[in-house]
Amino acid sequence: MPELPEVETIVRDLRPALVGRRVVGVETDWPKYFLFPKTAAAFKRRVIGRTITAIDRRGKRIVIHLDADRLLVIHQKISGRLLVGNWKRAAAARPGGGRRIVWRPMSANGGRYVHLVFDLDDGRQLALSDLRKFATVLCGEAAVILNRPEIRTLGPEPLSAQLTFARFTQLFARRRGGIKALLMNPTFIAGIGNIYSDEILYVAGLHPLSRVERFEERQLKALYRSIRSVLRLAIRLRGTGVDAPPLPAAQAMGYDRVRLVYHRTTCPRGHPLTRIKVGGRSAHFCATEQELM
DNA sequence: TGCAGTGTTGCTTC
DNA sequence: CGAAGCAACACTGC
Repeated sequence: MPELPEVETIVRDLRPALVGRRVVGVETDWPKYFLFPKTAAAFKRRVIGRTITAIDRRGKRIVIHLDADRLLVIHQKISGRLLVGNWKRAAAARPGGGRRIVWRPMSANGGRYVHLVFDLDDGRQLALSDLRKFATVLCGEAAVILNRPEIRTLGPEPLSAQLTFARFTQLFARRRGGIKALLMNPTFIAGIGNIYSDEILYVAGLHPLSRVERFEERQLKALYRSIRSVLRLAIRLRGTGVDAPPLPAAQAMGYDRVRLVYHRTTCPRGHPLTRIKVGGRSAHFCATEQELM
């Protein structure tokens, strides 16, 4: 669920809590999280003992900089969320018999479904709550991590000053097909998923199935402007919490209050919204205001 | 009760 | 090269 604005919000929240902390332990009940290095033992060797020096983001991935020139990259995928607090390891009965490990929150706001825990030198923990267990984690030398295909092939950051309108236009060369699928393609532009592609296309006045090979300057300009305005507004409002587990009021996700079309039945002007499938996912749009090209 | 729906992205296929 | 379809999960809601 978390897209660029939600990940940016999490990064800004984590920064003051984590920078300067040393990782003193790593525990998981789901070793499949470790994409690189692949084994839990090798992963722990690279992380334990390292100090967190900075935190930023690339697309939807959280990038934690460690000393010794290492990067720890976490992709929360659909249901993952990083939380700071305290969890206690416990054994729980499995429905069919046997036992499994669970981490129980020791504070009131602690998350459920914790499957990965980093112990920190201040006694707190960084925990990954992840119901569907799709998240992935990488750690290694910075140059090696940045050269891995899943990072190297990412498209530009949509809010980067480097992404001028001229460069944005160049991205469409040799591209064809529906605009919504392209916006959600991380090798085209990083960080945009189902929610914000719907919101961006409504603001741009473009139908999700509009074919990009037919776009002219007017459509490209509208798209360029709406990508930046929608994502900037969503970051300012701390993203959206649609379909996400509830959080304390202090962490309210304000974009829900201004959401235009995603998971809604009428657009801001009162027209009924249409819901279709695009690439197996639900797209919401206003057939009156969004032009099909 | 069972099964469609939910969503990101890498991999496979065309 | 680029586009489209599917698998990886687990839980909710009809």
